[in-house]
This record gives sequence, structure tokens and C-alpha cells, in this order.
Amino acid sequence: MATTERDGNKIARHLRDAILRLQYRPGQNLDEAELSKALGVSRTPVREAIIQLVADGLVVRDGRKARVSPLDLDDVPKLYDALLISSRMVQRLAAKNRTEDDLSSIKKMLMRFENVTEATSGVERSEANLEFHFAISRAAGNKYFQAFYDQVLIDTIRLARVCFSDQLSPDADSVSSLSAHLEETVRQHRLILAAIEDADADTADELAVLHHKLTTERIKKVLFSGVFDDKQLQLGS
Amino acid sequence: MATTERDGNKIARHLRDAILRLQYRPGQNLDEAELSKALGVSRTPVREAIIQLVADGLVVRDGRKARVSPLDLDDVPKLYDALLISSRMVQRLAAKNRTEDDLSSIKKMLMRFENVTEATSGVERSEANLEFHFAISRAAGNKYFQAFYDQVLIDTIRLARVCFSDQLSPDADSVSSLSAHLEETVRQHRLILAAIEDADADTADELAVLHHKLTTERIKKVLFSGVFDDKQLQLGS
DNA sequence: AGTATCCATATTGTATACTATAAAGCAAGA
DNA sequence: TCTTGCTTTATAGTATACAATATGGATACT
Repeated sequence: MATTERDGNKIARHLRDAILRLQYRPGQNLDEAELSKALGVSRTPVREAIIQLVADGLVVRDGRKARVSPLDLDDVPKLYDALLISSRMVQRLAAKNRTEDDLSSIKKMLMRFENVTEATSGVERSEANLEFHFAISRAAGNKYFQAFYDQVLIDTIRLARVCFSDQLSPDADSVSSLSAHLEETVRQHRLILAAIEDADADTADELAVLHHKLTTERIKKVLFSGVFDDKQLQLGS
Repeated sequence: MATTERDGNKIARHLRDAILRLQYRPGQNLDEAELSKALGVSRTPVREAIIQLVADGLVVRDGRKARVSPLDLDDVPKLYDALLISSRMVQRLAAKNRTEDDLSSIKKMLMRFENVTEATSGVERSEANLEFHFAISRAAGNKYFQAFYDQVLIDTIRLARVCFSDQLSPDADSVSSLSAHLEETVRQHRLILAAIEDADADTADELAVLHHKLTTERIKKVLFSGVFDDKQLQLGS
């Protein structure tokens, strides 16, 4: 018998997913009564879920109100610092400590990601990508590093989604750049898996650096490319 | 007016302190009704506090019951791996990013620790020590590294307290070894502060390694020295 | 017109009553 | 006596009622 689960946990998962998918936008107020009505439970489990999410860092208290944590632009460089270090450490540990179960889990997530690279929405893609890295995180076998890395991954995904959802309708150029990006991502994922399988910690570490570079450069393009092109900026003429 | 605080938070703090001080022992069951009676509030805020502590990792769910998280001996090496990396990173960042406010906060905690090295209980000493390192953690100015390091510090302190509280009544030898240990700790703390003040990240990093060594070697002595001396172990004769 | 104060209202925080469930004890049969 | 299943009971989970407080708006006074 599957151990019965508390409503609070179910709701926490639901809210976590919704927040990650930007269905609740960063900064948005979370009204307990409203949520309890929408989810068909009383306020008690809703409150418990919110408390969990505050601890997870996805929700922030603003006086007595609860809001989806905003993504502070000042924190972006800090996030990528943390991503670089945590991914290097976790991939290194994963190469050392992975069990056979870990390997098959990572492989499964890798294949899942490759299967959704084409023809599916960005949300599904980034979800599969997240699961791949979560699997590596578990394989590291160290709960401290795992908690660190998982938190960083979650914020990385949130940031990426905000960036790419705010992007205007994609033109042909960004479509082709996306497919190149995905291709390189797949290639790196395979190399990472291979390094972990071979218990090659140094290579796993180096690949983390490369993967970090791939991620940050893609984000940079969005964050630093305005929606106006150069000609429109000749305001003085 | 001081923003009114929810009972749940107060109780969470109370429980956190009590758990860190081993007033609630690892593995001990937390009875909601009992706690609410003891603390003079209803079960609701007690439950909310427990949920926070579960998220903090100090309490663990065992079916529907809540227990103070046990310290798993298998995790000890992992904890010290995490301590080494996180302290190096945090001290490095602190050296780069510390503000004047951070420096004065660190200094204050350093002095507080030095003031309790003599004549006070181990609990007070380790509390002051913890606050010193928390201050450095804040000075790093990166919430991801901070969360990582703080979690590691908390478990380090818990482990240390379990180890030293289980120690039998201290003999003259362990008293003198303690005072030597405290002296060296104070010395290293001063060097760490100096490196951070000088914005010398490399030295702050190296000092983290030394401090880690000091910590682990002291724990090793307790963990690997039985209460029986060699002669008593000649069981076969 | 602007500002300050007070009241109304919406929403969070807490207590308590109620429900579900898991664990412990007990009884009956093997 | 051990096992199995039922019953009881203790305790966690949820709903709801109630209390406290923050917020927004209206009104009155400067």
C-alpha cells in the first residue's frame, strides 16, 4: 500500500511546479483563501505548503503576506558563480560515487531529454534537462552538495524561463540558434554521462565548466540583447 | 513598532536551539500535543514550526511522526567533505565581498568567542564559534553559498556536541588538550579575520583548509578513541 | 487641496473540533 | 505459544471558527 500522503505535500508540489512553470509569476501574491478554494482543501494544508516553499526559497514572506520569490537581477552573477562551483563538485562526486542504479537513472533522464528536444515546448525541455541534472546530483551521494546544487539548478531554470518567456516571438535566427544550442547540449550531456560512467572525475569536472559556459552564454544573449535594433536607437536624429 | 512575529517562528527557533543543544536528542520523537502544551500554544503553530524544521533538515518525518534527525555516522565523511569545500568558498568570497558592516560583525563575534573560551560551558563556546562563522557566511554575500555553508556548519556543531557530550568526565589530559585546541582556534580565527579584512582571498582559502584540519582532527580523536584503554582490550588473556 | 486619523474590511494567525489512520493490545484459533 | 485479525486508542491531518492586525478608504480638519 502506498503510504498515504498529506495534502500539504501534494499542494506544495503543485505550487512548486506552478512556480517553476511561471504559472505563478515571480513577485505574485499568494492568497491562502484563494488557493484553498482553487485546490479544494482548507487553508491549513495550503499554509503548510507555503511554509515549505518559503524554506525552499521559492516563496518569500513580505510582512505577513507570501509572494513568489522575485528573481533579483543582482543575484544573477551570484547564481552563476554558485552554478559553476556546485556543478563541478557534484559531477566530480558523481563520477566517484555513482552506483549502477544512479547510472541507469541518469541514462533514463538523458534519453528523456533527447526525446523532447524536438517539437515540444520549452517548459518540457527544461523540465527534462532539470531531471537529468537532478539525477547526477543524487548520484553524487552527498546530501549537502545535493541540496546546494538542487537549489542552484532550480533558480537557474526559473531564471532561464523568465528570460525566454519574456522573449518576443522567435524569429528564424533564434530558432536556428536554439537548435544549435540543443544539439550542443545533447552532446555535452552524453560526454558527462560517459565521464561519470568511466569514474573519470577530472573530465566530469571539466565538462561541468563547459556546460556552465554553454548555459551562461545562452542567457547572456537574451539578457543583453534588447528588443530594439540599432537603427531604432538613433533617437536624436 | 517591531513587526509582530508569528508564534510558529518563535517555536521553530526554540526547537532549533533545543535540538542544537541536544535538549532534544537525535532520533527523539516530537509529539505535537505535548509540545503545544509545554510551549503554551495550540498545535497549529507547533505543526508549522515542525514543517520548517523538516525543511531545515533538523527534523525528519518517519511515517507520520516527526523525529529529531539522527546523525548518521555514514554521513560524517560527507559532512567534512562539504565543510572543506563550503568553508573555502565562503571565506574566499567573504574576502572579496565583505563590507565594513560585515567586518565589524565578524569582529564582534570573534571577540564574543574569545570572551567565552574560558570558564564557560562547551555549549556556549560552540554557539559563539558558530556565530563567528555565520558572520563570515553572511559576508560572502551569496545566498546560495551561504545556505550551503550554514547547513554544513549546523550539522558540524551538532555532531561535535554529540561527540563531546558523550565523552566521559574529562580527565586532566583532555582538559589541557582542550585549552591547546581553543588557543589554536582563537589564533586561526584572528588570521581568518585578518585575511578577510585585507581582501586576501587566497589566504582566506588556505586558512579554511587549516581550520578544517583542526576541526576534523579534534573530532577524529573522539570518534576513534574508545573509552577503554589498550590494556583493557586484551580480552583473550 | 492635502493630510491625518479613524473606521471598515480583507487577510493572516491561532485555537479547537472533527476525521482518518497507524500502532498497540487483545482475543481467538491453530 | 505463536500467529492472525479485530478492536481500541493514541496521534497526526484537516476543516472551521475565531482573533488579531494590517491596509485602504472615507471623512473631517487644517
